[in-house]
Amino acid sequence: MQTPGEFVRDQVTTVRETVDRVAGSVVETVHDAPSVAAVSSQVGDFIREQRSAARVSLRELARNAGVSNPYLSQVERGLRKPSAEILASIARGLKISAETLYEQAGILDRRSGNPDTVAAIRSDSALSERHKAVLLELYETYVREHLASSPAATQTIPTSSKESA
Amino acid sequence: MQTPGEFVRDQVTTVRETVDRVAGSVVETVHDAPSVAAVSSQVGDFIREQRSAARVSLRELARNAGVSNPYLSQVERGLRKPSAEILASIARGLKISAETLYEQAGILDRRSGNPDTVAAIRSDSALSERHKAVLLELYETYVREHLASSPAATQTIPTSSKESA
DNA sequence: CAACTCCGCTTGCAGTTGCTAGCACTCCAG
DNA sequence: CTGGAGTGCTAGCAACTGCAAGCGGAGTTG
Repeated sequence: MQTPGEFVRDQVTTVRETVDRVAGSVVETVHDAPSVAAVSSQVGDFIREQRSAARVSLRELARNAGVSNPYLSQVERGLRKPSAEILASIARGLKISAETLYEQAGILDRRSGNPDTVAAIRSDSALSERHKAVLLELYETYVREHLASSPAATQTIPTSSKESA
Repeated sequence: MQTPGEFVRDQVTTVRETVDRVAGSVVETVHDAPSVAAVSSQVGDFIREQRSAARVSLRELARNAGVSNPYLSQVERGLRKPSAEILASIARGLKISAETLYEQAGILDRRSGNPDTVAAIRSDSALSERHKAVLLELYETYVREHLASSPAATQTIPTSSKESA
């Protein structure tokens, strides 16, 4: 036979066990939703890569993008999930297209393009022949610059170039 | 009389000037963007129109989209500015593309030209993100010039597009 | 050495987003 | 008439976003 005090203590213990159990399942649920955190981290990592490639400090990029540098820091580390507007601002600061960051952030689907950019430009009926030539020249210039700046890419790109030729 | 090489070199110089000009105009375009409130109302109106056309109640769309109906109501009336994720959910409920709502919301620019060329440039691993952005801006400029310089071509391009499909 | 500038980050907070609970209204069946 | 189902909306609130103020550290200058 329990005293009223003992009964209440038992109940409180039972409540605590229930809370712990529920809290545990919540933790498990959080673990089941890593895709959101992974996406936040993905765009953050990507932004940091682009910033690093451009040899720009976090503060400078934040200034150029018109966002606060602490917030940019948090975004890069995946602690915050920026809005599309902020992503567009960061893209502008990085001088890259907003779509790129949207894709990394998972809010825009990546369209698979023609593996051969040269062929795509050549067959584009929305362009005059002169403009095609200009774009192709610029494209080749950029590809050469890319080769010069990242030798590791050397092994994949010439192969692609030969296939198109 | 210029040789083709000389012509192309001249064009590359012109291209660089164009790129600089385009980069400048991008900043101005941002300033010319419609106000946030107007954009919120625009996407809200658009959502209501699409919902009305589909003969779906607000609650049904909210259910299909997986958002709360009061919130959807507020979005439609321009009282709230939904995130890209919410827009994507609403688009799914409406069975339209998310890009459509992003465009109405002003977070995604409508692209001119051939989507295949755009996608090819975007996914080309031989280019840095910055160079991709430059090429895409230039491509857009040329497409617009192409449209402006031969309006008759406007009627042939979609036809050509159908033929290739 | 101190003072300064720059670096990336922490913390607290105001404003915003998206939700739940509930409201008033309309229509229809019993 | 009442009760139920559906409609779109109001109001309050928790969680989140993006910011400003400030920190500790590194490097430079006088």
